[in-house]
Amino acid sequence: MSASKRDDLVQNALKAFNRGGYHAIGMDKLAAETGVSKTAIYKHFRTKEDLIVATLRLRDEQFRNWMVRRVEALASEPKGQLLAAFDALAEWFREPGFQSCMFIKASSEYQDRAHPIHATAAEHKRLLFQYLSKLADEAGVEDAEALAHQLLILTEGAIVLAHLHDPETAAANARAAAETLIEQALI
Amino acid sequence: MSASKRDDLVQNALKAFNRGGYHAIGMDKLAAETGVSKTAIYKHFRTKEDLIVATLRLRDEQFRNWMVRRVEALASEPKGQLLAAFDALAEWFREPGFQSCMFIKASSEYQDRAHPIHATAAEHKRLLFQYLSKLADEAGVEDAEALAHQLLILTEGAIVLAHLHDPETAAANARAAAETLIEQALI
DNA sequence: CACAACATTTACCGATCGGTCAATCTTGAA
DNA sequence: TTCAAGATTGACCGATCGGTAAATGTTGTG
Repeated sequence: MSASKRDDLVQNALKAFNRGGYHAIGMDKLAAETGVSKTAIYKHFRTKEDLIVATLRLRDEQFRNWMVRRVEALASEPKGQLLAAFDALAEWFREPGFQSCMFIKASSEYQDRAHPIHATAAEHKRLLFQYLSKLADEAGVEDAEALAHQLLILTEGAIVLAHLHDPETAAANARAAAETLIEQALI
Repeated sequence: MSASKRDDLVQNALKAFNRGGYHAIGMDKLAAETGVSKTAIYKHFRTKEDLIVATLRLRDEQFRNWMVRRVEALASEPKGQLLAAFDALAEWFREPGFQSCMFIKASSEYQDRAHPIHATAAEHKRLLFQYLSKLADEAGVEDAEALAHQLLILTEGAIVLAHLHDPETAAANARAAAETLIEQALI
C-alpha cells in the first residue's frame, strides 16, 4: 500500500469514527467505508486501537494547523488572536456535520488515563493549551498560563454544549466570557 | 422484582456504565455485575438503551440534589452560592473513582440529537442551566441567563479537563474564571 | 398441602465483534 | 516472458453482542 493510500485510509477512518463513534464502528464496517479490506488494514495497523491512535494524530495535526491559520487570518495582534480563537471555534461549530470533538469522545470511550487513546487525546489538549499560553504571553498577560487554562476550559465547555444544546449559543457565550477574562487578565 | 430491587439494579448498572462505558459493557457483564439475570433485567427494561436512560435519570436526580445541598451548605447568599457551585465541583472531582460526567460520555457515544439517550443528557444540562440561572437572578445579575450560560460552559470545560488533565488544576481555574465573570456581571 | 401466579435461571438465537489465514491477484525485475 | 515478492481478497476463527424461550424456583392464597 502506498503512503498516499495509507493516508486515505486514515482520513476515511477518521470520518467513519467521527460519524459513528469508536466502539460503534466495527472493523468490517470500517473496511466497507474506507474501501480497504480488513486484511489490508491489519497489514499497517496491528490493532483497531492503533488505527484509532493514528486517526487522532492526523486530526490533531489538521485541527491545530487549521486553528492557527484561522486565528492568524482573523487577527494580527496577540490579544485579538486570543479572542479570534473563539471566532474560529464558532466557524468550526457551523461546519455541516459538526459532531463534537474527536478527542473528547475518545476520552469518553477510553477512560483509563493509561490507555494510549486517552493519552493521545490528552496530548492534543495539552498542545492547544500551549498555543493559548503562547498567545497570552505575547499579549503581555502576566500569568499567561492561568489565562490559557481558563480559555481552554471555555473552549472545551463550548464544544460540549455546542453538541448537547446549541452551537451558536455556546460559541457566542464562550466568546463573551473569553472577552471578559482576557480584559481582566490585562489590567 | 420489588421496587427496591429494581432501584438496586439501576444503581448498580449506573456504576458499571460509569466504570466501563455504555457500548463497552455488554448485557452479560451487566447481569454479572448487578447480580440480576439478563432475563430479569429485560422484564423491566425493553432494551439496553431503555436501561441506560433509566440510569441517566437516576444520576440526574442524585447529582442535582447533591449539588443543591452542597451549594446551600457552602454559602447562604445567592452570589456566594454561584461560586460555591465550583467548590462543589472540586469536591466531586476529588471523589475516588471520578470518571468524568455520565452525560457527556453518553452524548459522546450516542451522538444523534434525536436519540433518547442524547436527549436525556441534554435535558440534564438544561436543568443545571436553569439552576445556575435562578441563582444568578437571585444574586441580582441583570442578564442572568447570559451569566448562567457562561458558568455552565466553565462547568463542562472543567469536567472535561479534570478527566483529561488534572482535577485540581481544572477546578481551581474554573473557579477563578467564574469569580471574574460573576464580578463583572454584577457591575 | 395444593396450586396458580409470578420471578428467575439456563441455554440458546442469529449477528457482529476484533483478528487471522490460505489462496489469489498484481507488479516489476531478469 | 517468466516468476518471485508483495498486496489484496473472501472465508473463517472463537468470543461476545443484544435479546428470547422453555424450564425451574419461589411464594402467597385457598
